[in-house]
Amino acid sequence: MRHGITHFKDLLGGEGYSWTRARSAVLTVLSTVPRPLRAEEIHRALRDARINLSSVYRALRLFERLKVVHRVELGEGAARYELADDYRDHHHHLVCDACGRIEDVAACPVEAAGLTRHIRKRTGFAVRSHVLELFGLCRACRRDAR
Amino acid sequence: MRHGITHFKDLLGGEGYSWTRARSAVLTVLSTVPRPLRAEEIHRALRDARINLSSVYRALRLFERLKVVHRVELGEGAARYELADDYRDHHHHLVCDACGRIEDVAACPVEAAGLTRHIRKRTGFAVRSHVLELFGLCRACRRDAR
DNA sequence: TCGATTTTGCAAATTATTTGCAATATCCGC
DNA sequence: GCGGATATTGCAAATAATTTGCAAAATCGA
Repeated sequence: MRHGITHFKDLLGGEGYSWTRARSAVLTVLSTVPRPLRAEEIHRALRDARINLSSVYRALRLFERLKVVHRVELGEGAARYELADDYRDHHHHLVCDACGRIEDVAACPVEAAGLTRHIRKRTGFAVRSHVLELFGLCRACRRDAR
Repeated sequence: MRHGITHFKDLLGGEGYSWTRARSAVLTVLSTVPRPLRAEEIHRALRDARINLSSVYRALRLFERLKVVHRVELGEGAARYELADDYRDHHHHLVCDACGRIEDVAACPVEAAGLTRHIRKRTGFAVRSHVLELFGLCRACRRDAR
């Protein structure tokens, strides 16, 4: 698992991209906050740095292309972004229907069930990646509901 | 597994909603085409019926609330809609990165791996539903790529 | 440090989706 | 089947997230 801002700088340089204030700032936020953030939230976290929201979107788009960042869609209208699997452990999300809190789960049933192989054998489809989001009630909201 | 347009009519009536041309038309399309469709595609399929795109969106939103329809987000910018699990077998999607084709898979690793129970025990989070989309190359595109 | 090249900020454009409102369809009791 | 109370539609305009054009500013490599 690679990490550290320096690594990202080298990565961008190696791909012919500049290491800019905006890109560095966005990566710092994403490396710091351990949950998927909306562009708007990243922008807000960066208010002191005076980075334009467009630049945040541009940085995120670039990082997605470079597989540094992974886009998460939870049906909220806006997308969320987090560091890609290469920079964090592979994980999925538990999204609470009541309070909106997002927790990570390390358990991956796609791997556990050998689904990729099964599908390849049955249908010829070669699975390269997957998205799994789990919705329900977190412990706290379950308690409140009683 | 319930089905048939008549069932939907009764369901809407039972909930105090009218059975209208637009709603019936949208449900007919969704019952006919076996893959998740965008609002735009449903609208196009209905061009002869002269149903407004807004009405398609309104119908979809209502059906989602009534759990007749399920929204699918594949990171394409526009959402897709298909009949909900209660009206089709539970399934997931194989989305081809190359041609965009969407196939269904019946295998569900969340069930197979007993993930819901595992999570409940470990974290207290009660999983109520999940979204799993698989991306990769379909057999045809894999062949072409060689 | 300097010029070539990239990137940013800002404002305007785009795209999917939602909404206000008058006109129309549906439903229900007669 | 009819008539009116109520729900729904069409249309145009509004939103909200995201993208883009362009001139100004930052970055990079020599």
